[in-house]
Amino acid sequence: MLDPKHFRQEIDETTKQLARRGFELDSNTISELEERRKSVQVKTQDLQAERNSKSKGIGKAKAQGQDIQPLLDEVSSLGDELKAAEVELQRIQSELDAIIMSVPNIPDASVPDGKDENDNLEIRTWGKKPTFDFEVKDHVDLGEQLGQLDFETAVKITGSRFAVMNSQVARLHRALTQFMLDLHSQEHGYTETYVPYVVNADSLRGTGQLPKFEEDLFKLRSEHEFYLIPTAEVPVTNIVRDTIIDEEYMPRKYVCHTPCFRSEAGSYGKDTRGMIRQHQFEKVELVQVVKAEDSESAHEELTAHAEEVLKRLGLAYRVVNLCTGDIGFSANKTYDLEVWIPSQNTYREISSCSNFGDFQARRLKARWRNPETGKPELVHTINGSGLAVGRTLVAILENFQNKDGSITIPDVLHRYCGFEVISPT
RNA sequence: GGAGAGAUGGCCGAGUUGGCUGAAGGCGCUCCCCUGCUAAGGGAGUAUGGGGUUUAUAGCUCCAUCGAGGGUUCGAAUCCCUCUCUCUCCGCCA
Repeated sequence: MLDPKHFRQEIDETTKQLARRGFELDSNTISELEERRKSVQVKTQDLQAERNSKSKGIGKAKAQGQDIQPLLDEVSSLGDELKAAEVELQRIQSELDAIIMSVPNIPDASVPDGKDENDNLEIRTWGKKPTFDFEVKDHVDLGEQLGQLDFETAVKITGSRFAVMNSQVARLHRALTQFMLDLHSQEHGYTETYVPYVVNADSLRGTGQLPKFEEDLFKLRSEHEFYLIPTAEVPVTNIVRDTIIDEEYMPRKYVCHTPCFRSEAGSYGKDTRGMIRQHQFEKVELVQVVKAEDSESAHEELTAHAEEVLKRLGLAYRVVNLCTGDIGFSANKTYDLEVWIPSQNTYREISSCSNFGDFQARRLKARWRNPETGKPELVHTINGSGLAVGRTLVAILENFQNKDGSITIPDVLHRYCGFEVISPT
């Protein structure tokens, strides 16, 4: 949610900024509603003030044993008028809220203009793409040949876009999460945290998935309005919802491993083969809650922490600065980490590191107390995958495949896996 | 799942025959005074969000908030309804 000031004093500038990302702000409707909100709110509050003072007068008169009937007559007409004004104000306010809640964040000045992913800006690359003196297989063929990756059984159990892993591949998958959690908690200063995988609607509104993107979520059929989490970002960021954090506890840095559930509505034709796009996948998420002045550097830092995982695994990757047309709804800037996928001869997203500024914090009412002013100030939130575990598994299988179909495991994982090579079972 | 009790400011804790109570008192915290040091003492301040005015995140002023939402009333922390959560006991259970 943007600062309401953007819609009052700076509506033209805001419209222009949002146009950069292809969002058309209905500034006329907003301005009109604002005008009406203002006059009705003033009227409502005046009436409330009048009622309050008269009611106090009645109380006093009664205490002194005076006849209060004339006073009562005086106030009787007030009630209906006030009620009407309150209802009207609420109607305008909720109409305004509905519009404002669906307005995306304003892109940072450093975000390149563009329409879609083709306009994203490559910032840097790392590592050497592997070369093969044999025909490379993709992870689906590799996994099936190893007898350890089984999509058909997953279809039977549930349906498409799920996977069954066995033996060494399953253990590698577990080892990856352990490695990532250890790296971030032991070396990068994040607090490991465990959170619910089922969240309420308030939490999803706080981080921006609702009200606009409900169709991407799995909603539970229960008496409560519950959803499966699409990312750990939701429960972890909501830790600070409705709180005022003492300065000594800033910044907050969390690392959290969770499964993620996405309905993938609207992406039916995309990545239907293999583990790239699943309804259920594991992710290790990094979340930072920082002061406004620190958010830019924290965003760079968090991105570097995610990159470190790829470096230690020896996977070639690149960092791209998403263009205005490709950044997410709540973000003001996003770096995607894209890992080299040999079978596709291209880089594929494996992490998305975003700075949300105060956009989420305003929805979350997440603040910290500035001792200089004594006043609460909105925090800035930053998060990124560190990394998507399923896609990391894909990258390892494909990049470190050998001619005989075995997989060489990166050194850093040996102590987590207990083996150095995956061989057919 | 059954029975009962409860939810008030940073914390503890008054307030339930509705009326200067946005909220006593205490603790904590901040500032000031006093004080050879220490200890003690005296005074002042100490919620959040929003609106109007304003160059202003200054000041002034108004509104809302006593778990959440709704209702009764001139007036609700106090009365009524719904929901949520917490605690105790019983049952069940990883």
